[in-house]
Amino acid sequence: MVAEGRRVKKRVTLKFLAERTGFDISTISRVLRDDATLSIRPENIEIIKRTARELNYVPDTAARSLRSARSYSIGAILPSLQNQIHAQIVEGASRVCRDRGYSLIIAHLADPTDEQEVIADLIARNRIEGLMSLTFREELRRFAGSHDGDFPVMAVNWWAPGFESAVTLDERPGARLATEHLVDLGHTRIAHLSGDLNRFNAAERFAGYREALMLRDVMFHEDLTQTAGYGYEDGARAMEALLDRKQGGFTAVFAVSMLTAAGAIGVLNRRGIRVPEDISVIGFNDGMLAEVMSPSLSTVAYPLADLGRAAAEGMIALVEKSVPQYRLVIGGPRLIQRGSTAVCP
Amino acid sequence: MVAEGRRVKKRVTLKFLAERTGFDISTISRVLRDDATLSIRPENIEIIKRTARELNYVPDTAARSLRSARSYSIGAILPSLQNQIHAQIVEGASRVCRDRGYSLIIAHLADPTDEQEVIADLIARNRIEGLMSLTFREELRRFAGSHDGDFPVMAVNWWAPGFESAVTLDERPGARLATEHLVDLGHTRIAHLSGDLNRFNAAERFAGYREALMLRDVMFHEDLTQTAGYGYEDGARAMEALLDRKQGGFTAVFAVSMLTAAGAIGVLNRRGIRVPEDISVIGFNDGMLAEVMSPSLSTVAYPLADLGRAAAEGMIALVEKSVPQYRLVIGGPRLIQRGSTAVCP
DNA sequence: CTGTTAGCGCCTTCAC
DNA sequence: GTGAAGGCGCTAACAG
Repeated sequence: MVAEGRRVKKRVTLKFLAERTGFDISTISRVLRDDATLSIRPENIEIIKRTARELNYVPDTAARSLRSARSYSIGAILPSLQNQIHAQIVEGASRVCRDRGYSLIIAHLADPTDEQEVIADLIARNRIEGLMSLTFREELRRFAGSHDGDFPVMAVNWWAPGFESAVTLDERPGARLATEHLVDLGHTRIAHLSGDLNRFNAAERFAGYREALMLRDVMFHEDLTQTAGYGYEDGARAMEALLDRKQGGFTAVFAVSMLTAAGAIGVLNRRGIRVPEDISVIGFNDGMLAEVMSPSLSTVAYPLADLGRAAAEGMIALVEKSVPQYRLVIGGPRLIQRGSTAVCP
Repeated sequence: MVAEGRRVKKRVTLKFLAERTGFDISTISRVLRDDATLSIRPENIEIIKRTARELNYVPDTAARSLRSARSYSIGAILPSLQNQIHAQIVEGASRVCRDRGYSLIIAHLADPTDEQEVIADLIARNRIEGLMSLTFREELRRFAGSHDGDFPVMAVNWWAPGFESAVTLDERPGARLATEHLVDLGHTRIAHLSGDLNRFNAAERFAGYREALMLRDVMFHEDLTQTAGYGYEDGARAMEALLDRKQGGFTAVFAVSMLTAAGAIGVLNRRGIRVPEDISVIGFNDGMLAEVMSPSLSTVAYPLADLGRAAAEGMIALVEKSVPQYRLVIGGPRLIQRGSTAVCP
């Protein structure tokens, strides 16, 4: 009595189209998928395609998935959607997925407790065909090898040895741009709040910072660098540490991320040190926050949505086996000068 | 020669379990789903469940979907992931979906061009079983009636007539809390930057504002209200307008959203009007931005992740037909006093 | 040029 | 107590 499932109304299936057009169900399937190996007279193609359109036929995803052993979905993991940098990347990726007929399944793994399990489960259930990760995690290596040995894993916005497929920013020029901007403003004592220098992004940004100093004949001072991290709190803590150590010893700061810069500025504000009058601050990567803070934050902006788009394109290529691996570097950093940088006092 | 699909390695299927245990595939299916109508001796249940666990059996989503005409996914649409308020809600929802075995498919419809099409497509392909929308859109009404007449649509964080299922905040007490906070600080000329008063959220927040004034015997001045909107720019524009009209006529502002407040503060900062010394500002809903701006923003915080969780729970209930409609109001606003509010000068 | 056949993995009805 | 059979909608061999 109770209807099983929720599909009460007729769905337009291949079978239905077959009844209507008189062709065989498989013929229709092939026509609709533009199967090249099929030869059929053009007029009939026309007929079939037209009725399909008229009846609003759309292939059932589950059936197609079952048959082709594919899910047409890809997964993305990230620590938190609240990070606007990540949100921009995800938006780009999600757009491409939609356009290409894939679903993007997002898992934020704030709680690292169960991530292994969660991801493994997604893979095992055949729910995702590939995984994009927006941050490095040691465990990713395991998945890269699971599921018939070549489950595609893509590093997005980072890189580490052993990860064949990655879409990254060309970070060094951006870091150089930021640093040179400070030099151009007359600063010579420029501090750097970095990330973990053993890892790719932080190392690149640090390298860019050093290169800029070198190119401009500005002395590099080891003691003007401070390991921070990418979060707001990281920036605040590092700034505290730096100030306690070197109060008055620098007039500008290049922070490894937008949030790091925001944290640093927060501390400066609280300590009554004026930004940018006393100390200039610039961040790396741009988001709404930079515009909205006060003072607004000068940054180096990359096309992050493009990064996300490229990542998704790459992932789809991997999944469809049209490439064995995918590596792309996105350039095009632009300096965005706002209220947090000014000429050296 | 080319492997069809990517499933080369054996997958653990019911059939495989059947071979291993000697039971029939259907028996196993029933045991694993705890089918009550099945009678089987307990020891055998044990055997079957154990081998399933050992071999790491997990049902194939596509097959199950095809058979049951369900996709075990639900959709969520929102204007942009970059809005931290929305991000918090989505995080809560995504968590629940994962735990309950559903996939959450997120579509941000920044470009309103194709939203109809996108959503219709998701539904037609049988990819989502229900839709949560984080903002009101007239078109939603169409979908609520599509797909055999009862495609579940849920309003999340808003409400409008005709939407049976909705999870909303109990907004009035929060708005009252914010306004009373300003009154407590001695303010009597309190402006309000509102949203579109024809719609639920803005109207509720406005009502809370008026209630608070009334309760505290503070005069309501029509000309201290200004329609703004929920974005940063909206707040900035409205603040400009208000200042141009009433410079000096108010000492505090209750803004309809966090971003609205941020925009307002931006303008005040630029005009050299000190926050909170000259004018206090408080927002509605809390996010990282509030903490990170300067001055940091006093707000009224709701458990937004809970809102998202409840929405997902409700959606799942709708989808599984365990309820015909779902309506929940989330309370518990807390005043978070930060740096943008101070005693009346 | 087109149709027939044989499943993909699972669930459900019915039969033993 | 358990097994057999049929089919969800689609695709890909292989036949004509």
